[in-house]
Amino acid sequence: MKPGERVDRQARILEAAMDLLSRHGISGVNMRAVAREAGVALGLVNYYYEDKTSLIRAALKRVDEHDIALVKPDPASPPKERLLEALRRVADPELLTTPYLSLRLHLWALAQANEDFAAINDAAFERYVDGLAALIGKARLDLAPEECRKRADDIVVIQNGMWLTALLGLDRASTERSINRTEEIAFAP
Amino acid sequence: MKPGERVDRQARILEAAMDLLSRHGISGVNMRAVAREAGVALGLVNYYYEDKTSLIRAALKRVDEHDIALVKPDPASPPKERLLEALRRVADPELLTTPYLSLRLHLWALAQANEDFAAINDAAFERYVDGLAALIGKARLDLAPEECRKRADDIVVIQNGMWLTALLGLDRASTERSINRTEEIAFAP
DNA sequence: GTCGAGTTTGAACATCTGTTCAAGACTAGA
DNA sequence: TCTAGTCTTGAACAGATGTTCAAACTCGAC
Repeated sequence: MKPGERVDRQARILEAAMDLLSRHGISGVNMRAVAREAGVALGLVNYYYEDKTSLIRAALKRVDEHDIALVKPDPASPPKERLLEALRRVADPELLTTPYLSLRLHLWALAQANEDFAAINDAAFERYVDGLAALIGKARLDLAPEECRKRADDIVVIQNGMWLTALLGLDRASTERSINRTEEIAFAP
Repeated sequence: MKPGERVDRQARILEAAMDLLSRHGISGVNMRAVAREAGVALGLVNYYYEDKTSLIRAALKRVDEHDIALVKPDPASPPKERLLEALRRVADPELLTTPYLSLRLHLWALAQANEDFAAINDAAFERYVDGLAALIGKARLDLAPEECRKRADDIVVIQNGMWLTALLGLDRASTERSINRTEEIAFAP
């Protein structure tokens, strides 16, 4: 059997769930809809994911890992470029898409209602800010760690704002100005 | 009958729905839970609100009106103070509470999944940015309207970021720095 | 008191949802 | 080919959910 022809149904189920969550919110994610979207039978969803919560948790973890990867860029390039790249990547049109942002928003809302999800989310957020602070530290050896952390905090506020406002139709020019603001914070004397 | 003793059950139902939405998300808002929380019988919820969607819509509208009121402050005070006040009020500990922010987040997520809600939300967002741009215009007669609008756009990004990040435990000092940033944008030469 | 309009109740109904499970299909090794 | 283990199916079940509605209640006007 040729590779690629064989379908990984577990992955298809997860993608179907993420797609439904992004498009219709949590009320649109039910086992039957997921199965239909993934093209499998109802029972298979519960075969791969113990229950609905595990399925959502898997989606949340995948998105969190994706976010954290943003602040762990190519370790080959010099520190300043790495930081710049990380700051710019947040507004990459590939990432700043409505489906992705919408998915993030729904997962964030779920974390508000479920402390189990909240814990996962909080940990990922911590790792993100830590990663950003570390990037700043490497690029700006003159700054104390607390100052790096402070700047990372400030940058994250703007990034979250960009990201959230993008869902309401933030224009590209405004995005660019916000990116510049994060760069100014990172590279301020 | 003493005023205040008589309960406005319609209002109590709406408040119960908003409370549940804030705490447990949309899955926690069902007619029975709303009735229980409001202390009324199940049927009464459908008596005052045609269906569940109308109930959520009413909650969304109330929150939107509340937000827009932030950029329509006391018209008695001078323009610069009015603007400052509006910029600071966003981070007022009375407003920046977890229940309120959580409610906003859930409503935003719902707007992503339902184009009817999205339209209401978009209109409110437009009105908010317009209001902010108008406040800047009154405080800064030297700026062209387009420049005011641009600055309002930039400020809104930071405000949304503050607001969203506050849900993840943004500390007060970081909030203050973000507020200062919005003031710098508004009053920049 | 009686009437009537407005309000309030909770049982009933149809539908939807998460989960279980027995049965079948598929696959690789013997 | 046979077998054992894994994967896949969809019917079935129990419980939840939105909505309807007939009956009961409230209270001011007459």
